[in-house]
Amino acid sequence: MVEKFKEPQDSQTAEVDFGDFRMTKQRRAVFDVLHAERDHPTASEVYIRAKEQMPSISLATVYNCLETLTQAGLVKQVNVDREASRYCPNLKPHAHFFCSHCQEVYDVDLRPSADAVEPWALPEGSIVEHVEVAMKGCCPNCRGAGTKANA
Amino acid sequence: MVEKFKEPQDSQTAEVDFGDFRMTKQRRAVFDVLHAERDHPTASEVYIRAKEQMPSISLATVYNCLETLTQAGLVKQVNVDREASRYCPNLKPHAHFFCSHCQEVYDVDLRPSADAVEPWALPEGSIVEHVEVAMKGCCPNCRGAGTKANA
DNA sequence: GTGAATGCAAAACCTTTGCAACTGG
DNA sequence: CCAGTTGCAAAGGTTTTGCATTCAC
Repeated sequence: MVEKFKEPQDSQTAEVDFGDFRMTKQRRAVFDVLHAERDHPTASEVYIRAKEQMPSISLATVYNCLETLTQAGLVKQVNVDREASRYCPNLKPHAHFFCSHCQEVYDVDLRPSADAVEPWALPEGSIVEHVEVAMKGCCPNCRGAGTKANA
Repeated sequence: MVEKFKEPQDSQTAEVDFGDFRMTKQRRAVFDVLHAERDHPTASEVYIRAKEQMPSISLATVYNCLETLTQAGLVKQVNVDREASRYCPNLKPHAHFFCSHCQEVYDVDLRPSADAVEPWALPEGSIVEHVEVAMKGCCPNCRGAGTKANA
């Protein structure tokens, strides 16, 4: 279920240098943790979960692995607020929606044939290599459940 | 030039509670710093600049002031990567473009009658209160000057 | 075998907090 | 006057680093 390291999962994983990528137990464990839940755990949360399978793993190694996997294009780092970075195995272009009621993080797909950069008046000649979109608000669940969900 | 604290500068500053907003020398200094350069300084940078005009100001106070001004809707906090937050006095809806060559941060306006959320397939019933868009790439200046500008 | 990766602990960095002194309305 | 703000220093949380040991290729 997770045996697809060398398959670029979408067209974004072009310049990955797998020749320089040593697949250690720890990197595998971190990768597996991210794919097991598909929520958006922080490094600490990944550490806690990875420790269940591999008690000897260290937090520094989790950070190293997340960095390596991010470099390799196998994982995306999600930055919002001043909180800890979150990590996400969804390689398709997508945005993140943070519900301020239930504190959940949801992936939001790009509409078919839409372009994330489309609404923005970029100066002529700009080259956009990366776009990160973070939305905050109230998700449909919480909205249905009243304004102060999970109170 | 900076005498417009109580003028909402665009339609976003609706629920600001100015009744609870005491304009101290420090808050004024921080506000002025942000408007003087209009680059996107970090809290530390604001601190250094504010200290020139007011040597007694402390870093903690700068953080406090930035927080207060952000709450009041007079300033926007910009989060990218794991670096320190940057602050921006541009209240119009806009995105940020980080040039990875010159390290500059540019504001990018929303196209007329465009919607930042438009490209995204949000689930029915979502309420978006806030959108933060950060792009990374190469700005026209650096692109013209060759790939490794400011090297 | 060997260079790269790990684990540990300590450090670095950004940001917040507690509290006495001060100040703006 | 007095609640709210400041300044200082210390603490908190996240992430990085140095280095000896271990491991994947």
